[in-house]
Amino acid sequence: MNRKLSDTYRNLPTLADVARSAGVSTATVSRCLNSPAQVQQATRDRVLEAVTTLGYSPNFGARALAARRTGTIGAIIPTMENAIFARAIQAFQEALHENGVTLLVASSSYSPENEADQVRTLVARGADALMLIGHDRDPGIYEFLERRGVPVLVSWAYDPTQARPAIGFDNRRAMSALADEVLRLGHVRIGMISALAAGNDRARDRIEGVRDAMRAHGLDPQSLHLIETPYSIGNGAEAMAGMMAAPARPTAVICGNDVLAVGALQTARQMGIHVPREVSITGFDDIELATVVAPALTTVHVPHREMGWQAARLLVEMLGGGVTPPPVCLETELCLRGTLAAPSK
Amino acid sequence: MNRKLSDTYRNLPTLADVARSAGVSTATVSRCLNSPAQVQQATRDRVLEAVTTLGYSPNFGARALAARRTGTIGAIIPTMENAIFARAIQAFQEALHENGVTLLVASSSYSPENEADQVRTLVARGADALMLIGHDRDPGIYEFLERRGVPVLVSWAYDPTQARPAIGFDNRRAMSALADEVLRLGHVRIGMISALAAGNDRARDRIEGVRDAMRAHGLDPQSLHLIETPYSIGNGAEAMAGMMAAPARPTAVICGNDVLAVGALQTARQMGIHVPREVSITGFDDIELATVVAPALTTVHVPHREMGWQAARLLVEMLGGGVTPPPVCLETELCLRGTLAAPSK
DNA sequence: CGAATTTATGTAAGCGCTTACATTTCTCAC
DNA sequence: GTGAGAAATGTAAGCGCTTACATAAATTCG
Repeated sequence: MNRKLSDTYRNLPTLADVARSAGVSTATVSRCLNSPAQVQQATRDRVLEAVTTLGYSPNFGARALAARRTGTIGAIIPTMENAIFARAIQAFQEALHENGVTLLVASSSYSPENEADQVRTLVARGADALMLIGHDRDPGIYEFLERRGVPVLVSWAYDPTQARPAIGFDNRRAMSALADEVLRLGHVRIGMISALAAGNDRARDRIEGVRDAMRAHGLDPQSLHLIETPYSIGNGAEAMAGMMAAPARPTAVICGNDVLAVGALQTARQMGIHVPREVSITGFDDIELATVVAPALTTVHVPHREMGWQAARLLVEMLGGGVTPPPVCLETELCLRGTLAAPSK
Repeated sequence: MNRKLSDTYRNLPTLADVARSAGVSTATVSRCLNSPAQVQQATRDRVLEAVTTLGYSPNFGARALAARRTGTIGAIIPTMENAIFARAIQAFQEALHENGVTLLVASSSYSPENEADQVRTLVARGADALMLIGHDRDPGIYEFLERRGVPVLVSWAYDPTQARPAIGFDNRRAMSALADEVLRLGHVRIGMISALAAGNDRARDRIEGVRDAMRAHGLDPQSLHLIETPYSIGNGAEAMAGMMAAPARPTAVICGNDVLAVGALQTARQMGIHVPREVSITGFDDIELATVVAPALTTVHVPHREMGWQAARLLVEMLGGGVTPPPVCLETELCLRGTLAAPSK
């Protein structure tokens, strides 16, 4: 009972300490913690008591090394400042926690190089699996993950031509449905304010969705007045200003997301252009902002929380069973609100 | 050259493989990776080449076990769905990444039990340090972290009476300054819609701030008509409805945060009560929402990004030097906008 | 030029846990 | 009571890396 002080000073108890204190082997202690059913009730009680008394908690590094997994999943999103990602990540994290998994997060700031870097970082930090946004990235990244045996789940996109596990919605079809609603009201001169399409398959799909609808209504898809701009209210406002300064103003401006649409709305108000009488504006995502502005934004509701929640479920499944689930497609819903009306002839 | 297939199949290269391939010891390889200056240029080049050729990347568990740290910091926030936290966490993560640290996130959903649970989880997942919101929590949590040698940084609160490292702002003083502005305009019947104060020192401080200002203006702080409600636009709206139904309506409603204020604003519009002529409304935080609504919200600007960024800086410093920095107080700023005016007599 | 330093590299002992396999202890049918 | 098989527990070999310490090589200086 008189060991060197340094044996105990700021030295957390180890499995061996617990084993000694409970009078069992380290293997038994380990089993008590990881698969209690394998241990007899009486022994288990004794061990767990020792655990409590000593204030033992397993060393993470040792456990990860021996078990060859960390119980950690990484997510890389463009930015948390975008409410749609924040919302989904929140649900994702909650669902992971319920399954005893911890979330490692990183952001790409919409930069592919940045994202590639983060993939490497998270894998180096022991992520057992990864959740990424969209399919569109350097194939080398998928090869890298494959080689390291790290499963990936893509979210925010549903593309039946891509075989890898994914959970998302059909951006193209959803946007097409919204555009169809706009065109059906009789709009002919259409503007679109989109997020930057480079390296962003969701943005591209939404643009194509609008063009699909135009074709279906006998309009030339080339006539779409398209402006791409980074994600922010200010940029949406600026793009709208440019669009309204053009000689033949569009009577409907379809925006790639709600944030850009709110910017467009601000510009319209500022320029004294009445919405929706003089110009209709639509968004995409259905974030809180959409219902707070006046008039409320016509948009497409995306089940962000559901997506986050299911992403966690799928990932845990993939990790547990080593299975590769097929892509999942969630439904979106049109939200017809105040900013859309027929053009005044 | 004819080992068992299983020797290499889905077996990632190890330090030893690199060492062999470069003709050096494992120690040298390790040094090349962790403190390259200690290794001669020529050797280093040879080793790094081997690293690239083999596609080596260190095993996380082994590294964590041997080095006794993970290069990971945990953050526990109420919820990412709150834009103020999303914004700060984004900055926090970016700053951590620049310092080679990865972020582990968890959320408490404003529940103390939940938070305590998450603290244990993140520590068990190898967080080298923790960032928490507010000082107010079971002392046992601080003891636990102390015992395990995990440094903590509190943010969102500045309270000189608390010695532990913190970065935040003086919620009480900031709210008092805003309330002072309101009272100076001549308002006498004051309402307040606050977030739930239990277990939330920020909310309590803001309430006290309003009372401070009332005292300073010779009003009875007891006359404050206070309603507490969970964080959401809908709850803000509901609380406002209750407040406006009272016999002697307040002429100014001070809200604990912008989200509640936006809800209040919606109710006012819906009830046909003109803002600010019939009732003034103020918020706190200055999130995007505040400038999007009409009229724009009078509020207090909180440097969320700055706070996240500095929190990362401090934490990295604490981890590196083993130092315990003193609490840091950031400045907030009054944003006087359309929702505040003198009461109509 | 050789001793004293300094610098570069190697050796090997852990870090604390999991788990395959070995051993012991029960159960229970006959 | 016995032996076969199941259940509980123990033994000990790693997992892949870092780092204190030992050694060897290069440099400095009287």
